[in-house]
Amino acid sequence: MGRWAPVSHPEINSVEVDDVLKALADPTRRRIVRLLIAEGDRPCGTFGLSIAASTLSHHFRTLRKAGILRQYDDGRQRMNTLRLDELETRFPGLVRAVLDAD
Amino acid sequence: MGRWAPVSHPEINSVEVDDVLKALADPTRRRIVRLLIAEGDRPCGTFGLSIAASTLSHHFRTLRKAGILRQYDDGRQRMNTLRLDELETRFPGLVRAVLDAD
DNA sequence: CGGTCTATTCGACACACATCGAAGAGAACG
DNA sequence: CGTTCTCTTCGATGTGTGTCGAATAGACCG
Repeated sequence: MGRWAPVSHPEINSVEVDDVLKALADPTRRRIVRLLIAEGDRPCGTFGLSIAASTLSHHFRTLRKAGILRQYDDGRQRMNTLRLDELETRFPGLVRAVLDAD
Repeated sequence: MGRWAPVSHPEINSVEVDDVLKALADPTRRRIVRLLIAEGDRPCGTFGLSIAASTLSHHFRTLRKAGILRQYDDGRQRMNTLRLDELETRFPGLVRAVLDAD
């Protein structure tokens, strides 16, 4: 594992609300989060977004550095898992309120 | 009334969650919102922020255009009122969750 | 009326960000 | 081993943003 650059995930207690809000202020990233909630963990390439691969990669990095999801390598693909429980502990009600908002 | 540029406020139903999140993703603007909640309606100049007047003006415009507050003129000053009830109807729990978050 | 006070607009600046295409690195598969 | 597939990194580009100082325009006060 660790095919590409080794992914690092922030400690949940060091996650800043600024970063979470900025990450979720983008509609593409909210779509990613929604799809992960609705259909479970998925590799980056399975989101059906009409967007360049490099742009998609940028969005996943943003979500990862904001503490919103974790990534781990699985053969040729990179899997994504939401950190919903941790986020709920750190920022109660926030993710739910944002996703319910549109 | 209407001393300066006439202020316009978006209809609450046309307020976009993107704009609300981007507005609240700034710590200075969250301070403004918190102070309005804690101490009630205030003119722009009474927030005790160490920031240029022009920058402050920019933040109030951002909050107003995001549908977060209303402004009305009162003699030499411009008053600010939060649109909390409207926001609660449009985006239930959002403002509370954001302000509780840090 | 002239001065003061409040807030806005404007231009400038540095920085961040969403997007793309091209190039690259590793895993899988023939 | 060479090809293919997935994803990342890099550089470029246009757009947006937080910040400031200077200039401006009303409203009030003496």
